Amino acid sequence: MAHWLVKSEPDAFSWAQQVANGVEPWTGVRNHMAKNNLKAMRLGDRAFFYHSNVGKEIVGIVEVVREAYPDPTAESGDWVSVDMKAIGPLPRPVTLAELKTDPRFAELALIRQSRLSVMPVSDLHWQLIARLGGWKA
DNA sequence: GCCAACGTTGGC
DNA sequence: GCCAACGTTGGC
Repeated sequence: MAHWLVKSEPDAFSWAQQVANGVEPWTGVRNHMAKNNLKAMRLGDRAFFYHSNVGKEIVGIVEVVREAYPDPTAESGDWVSVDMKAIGPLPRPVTLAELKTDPRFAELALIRQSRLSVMPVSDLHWQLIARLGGWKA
């Protein structure tokens, strides 16, 4: 089962809203690499939910409950969405600053490609971050 | 097909 | 508010 990280600016769509809504369509991705990552997501895959700009930290975990379908917010049919369900908050959010200081995360896409909004996370990185966040899986 | 100009993202 | 990174657009 693959793991991912998705970014959202909390001013636009926050973790609190994700939790309140339960299941939420992940729309608005307009970058081809990010789109390819969305298309590679499978039912049951989990993703870290990251707050960009405000907070700059991983705050929770979501799960893919519907695989890629045409993004309803896209004018052309070229983009895709998936549906995400809130699974739970990290007991202790893991900040970008923290990840940057730890050499084990040097290869993490969040650090290497700061502008990518949907990215894969290796199993090792997933476990390390979940542990840092106090996640009991 | 190259590349300069420009727009956007996102960290600081 | 600034700027680096980087994707996109458009002239040639």
